[in-house]
Amino acid sequence: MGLAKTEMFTDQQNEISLFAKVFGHPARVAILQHLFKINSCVCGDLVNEIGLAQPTISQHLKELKHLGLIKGNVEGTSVCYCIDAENWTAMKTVMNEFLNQDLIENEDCC
Amino acid sequence: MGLAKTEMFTDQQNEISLFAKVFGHPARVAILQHLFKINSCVCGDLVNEIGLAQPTISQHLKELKHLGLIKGNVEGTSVCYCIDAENWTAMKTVMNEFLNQDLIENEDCC
DNA sequence: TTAATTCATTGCAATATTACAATTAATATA
DNA sequence: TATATTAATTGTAATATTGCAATGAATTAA
Repeated sequence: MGLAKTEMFTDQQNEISLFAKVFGHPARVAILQHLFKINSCVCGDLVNEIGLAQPTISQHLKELKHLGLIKGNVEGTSVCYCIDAENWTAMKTVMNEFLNQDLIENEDCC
Repeated sequence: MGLAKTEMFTDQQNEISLFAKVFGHPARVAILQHLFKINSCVCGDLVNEIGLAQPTISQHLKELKHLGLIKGNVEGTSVCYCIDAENWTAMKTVMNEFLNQDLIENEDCC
């Protein structure tokens, strides 16, 4: 198969898994960390920065943009990228709610 | 290819992506949420709870166990599962550091 | 001992992901 | 206009993931 049966899960569960999936590749983690570090728009030096081929980086950027986590604006022949602050914050809320679930210590039940 | 070039990324970036990847399927999110909700060991009713076939659930459990996020103990013919609190906390630290990066508002640079 | 129960493992088919060469599209520069 | 630059798109090969039927392993119950 290779495709998840999303219809048997809640919207929240599917949303969490979609966000997590996009973080599930180190290149996309690296791209996001770089955008945070620079803290301004990056105009296309990501290929040198990351070390993968240009089409590969372009594809990862597309996935990040598709989920709304980054924005890309054309500037002449190059394209500038930056974090979409609003959507990043919204994503954080969803992920934190999942990650920070309370675990009442339970004497290691089993 | 289908395989990530992990050697070009930092250990931290690879670790983040491994944790994220395991959350990148709604069934694994649902399993973890159920373990948190029950807040004690679950002895094999996950197949009914989630709605996927038994071998499928077993496989997802294996991945969660492999990363250390859950523990499984044999009890007779059944197996009890619960969250591994210590490892979950360690994972949270790694993920929160990534997700909660500071973004200095930047007048939407581009 | 035999049958039932529970869960892991194996094997397989369908689909997804990753990476990149080649190409295209768009703009900028000589 | 012709060439260079930058990045997206297309096509393709290699590998990974998902899901389940069939089977196996271990324990329990009859």
